[in-house]
Amino acid sequence: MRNHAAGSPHKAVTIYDISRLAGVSPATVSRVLSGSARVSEAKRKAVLQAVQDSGFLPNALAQSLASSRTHTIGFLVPDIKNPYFSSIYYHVEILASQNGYAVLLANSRGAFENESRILQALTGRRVDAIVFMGGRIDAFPCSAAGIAELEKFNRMVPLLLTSRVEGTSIPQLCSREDGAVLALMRHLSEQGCRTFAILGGAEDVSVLHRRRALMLACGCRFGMVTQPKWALTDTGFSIESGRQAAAQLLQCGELPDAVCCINDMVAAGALQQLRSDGLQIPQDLLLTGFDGEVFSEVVDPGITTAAFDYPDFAQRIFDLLMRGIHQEPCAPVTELYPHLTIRGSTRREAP
Amino acid sequence: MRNHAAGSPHKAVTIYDISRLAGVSPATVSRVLSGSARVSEAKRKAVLQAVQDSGFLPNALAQSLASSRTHTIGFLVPDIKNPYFSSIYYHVEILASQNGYAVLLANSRGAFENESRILQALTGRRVDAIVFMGGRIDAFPCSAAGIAELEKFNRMVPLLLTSRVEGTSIPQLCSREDGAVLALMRHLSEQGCRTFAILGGAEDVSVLHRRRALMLACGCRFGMVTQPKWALTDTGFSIESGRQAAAQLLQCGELPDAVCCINDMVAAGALQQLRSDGLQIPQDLLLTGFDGEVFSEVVDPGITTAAFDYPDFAQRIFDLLMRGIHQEPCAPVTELYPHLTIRGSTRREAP
DNA sequence: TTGTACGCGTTATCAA
DNA sequence: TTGATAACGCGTACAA
Repeated sequence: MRNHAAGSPHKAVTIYDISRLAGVSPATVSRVLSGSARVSEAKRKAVLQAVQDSGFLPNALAQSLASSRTHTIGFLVPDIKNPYFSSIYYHVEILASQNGYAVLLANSRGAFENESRILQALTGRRVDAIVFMGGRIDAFPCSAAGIAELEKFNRMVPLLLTSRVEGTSIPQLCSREDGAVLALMRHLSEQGCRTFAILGGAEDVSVLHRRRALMLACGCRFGMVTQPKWALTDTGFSIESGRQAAAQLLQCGELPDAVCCINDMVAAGALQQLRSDGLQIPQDLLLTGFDGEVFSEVVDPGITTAAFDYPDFAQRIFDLLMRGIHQEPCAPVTELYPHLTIRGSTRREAP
Repeated sequence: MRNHAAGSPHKAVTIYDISRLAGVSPATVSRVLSGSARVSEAKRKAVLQAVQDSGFLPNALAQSLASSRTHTIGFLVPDIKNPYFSSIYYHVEILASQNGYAVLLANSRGAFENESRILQALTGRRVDAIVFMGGRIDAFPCSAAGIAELEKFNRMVPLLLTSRVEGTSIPQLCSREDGAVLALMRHLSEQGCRTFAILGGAEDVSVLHRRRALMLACGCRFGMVTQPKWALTDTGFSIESGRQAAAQLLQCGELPDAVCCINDMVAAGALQQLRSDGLQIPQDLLLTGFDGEVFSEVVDPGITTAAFDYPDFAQRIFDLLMRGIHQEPCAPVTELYPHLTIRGSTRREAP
């Protein structure tokens, strides 16, 4: 059974067909449709009429080949299931769509080879710009070869990295977390917290190093300390890794006053595990996450977190993309500031 | 400051450059790269060497224009932030990528005009096929004009609808939920449930009608009944709508034994609201969701749900897409069966 | 204002 | 096995 009607010889309509129908030249059709030059009202109406009647849809491939602009953006993330990435993508795509851009979205699963393959696929398709998230640009230490490859591609198409990468002039959009972490640790301190654990992350991912260093430094500033046995920081960034890290924490015997998780997914997993072992959050233990993902507000109690403003995040990305595409000047590094969002997981009813 | 190096005249390499470097004709270069015809080993090596040296990347636009195949798929969802859609997309995109396809992903936000605009953008870019999810094909009653427009596009590019739509021959992949709902209601009955409420959904969305009818019918079969005041079925499909519906339910005075939610997001929101009002799940009230989204397993207690096998879901989509692209025969309607997944929200420790 | 002709970078059809 | 040469569908100088 043939469902798709392409079997029938439905040759696509071209501007030549339109030019014949409207009794004008192909160039005039092009002019009317693109508005690139003035056309007499009569011919103009004839063309538009012919377009209507024939259901003409310009072939974007031919347009792009001639104009060398695809009005298409490439977007590379490790995993679109991760709400952090899907939130950003959602808002960027809407902005793009409203401005005549379509977006190619690929999942790298964080693997170097996949990233390379995807970059090639996107570049081959001549996307106007590429947003690169996760994977190699979050690696610790960062791979020189990986960055070199990015620079190679950046010579062919404007790239935008959403992490801080030293030693490259590729534009970067990164988060500046010192203010939020300071506020977070101050808040914990005000809730009577003296000791804290750090959960989740991976030693080969820079965000762990960055956030851990900030937590330790800011915690110290408020007289809060941690212990080596409470540093369960190489379990990953997933919900499941949060469960595992929490399970390990429970086997320490001694518990800290607070558990600071590397992100909200880990926090959600940890919360689940801690509760299933009979602990009350926040009565027995304070809990914090990071990023302001949807998980932080759907679990009970809600998780205190350092949240990004995703619509703003996306707007920044889109602006930088447009600058890249139009070869306008832009700062090499743009910073984003997450803000502390206090929820039930750190709010003790009776202080 | 100019970051992107496109300012310098880095003209892209073409097969003409390669042909000159390798001392062969452009046609031979094309043959080597596509493997479309036999080429002598000597010239073959010369071409590949030139490709290596120059860092040549074929212009996919030109390839597509000449071959009329883009190796690109269009994907239209209401909201990629919704884990139901991001799960499906994730797996489909990986399959596509592994098979040389890239995917354009657009968010329609469920709006008819956006869907039309996106279909046009995708078709104009000559994608090889389009996956259409949500929005008009989930509408109740279904809009004849909407379907007519889909058929118009289906004449230009193979479409795949992920809902059941009567009166069209466009291929459809839909879920067959009678088995799962029957198992669900039986399970509730075995847990001692005699009365139940239905939460979430929208009267103008078909999934509500379908699932509600099944729940009522299957519930009846096990002697379970509901009441009009417990039908809070026009609040939406979001987490927030789950909170609202639950809040309304609590004002009924009398509570049912179980709360059946239209999906897992509603269930997660309802759970949050019910707990914050002091109700114990599952002790005071059983709770169920639908779809097997990540929310159902991250909250506490886990939510009993009818879960899809997302990797399989995606595989089906991809297979149907390939059939459409290659104009191979395919069943007009393919069915998918979610399976009952029992979690803490309906499991009473002491029966 | 309008039309002609060429270029964009491939694939594909012919001869040779 | 190869190499001209013609599509593919559009933008755009250039000329009229």
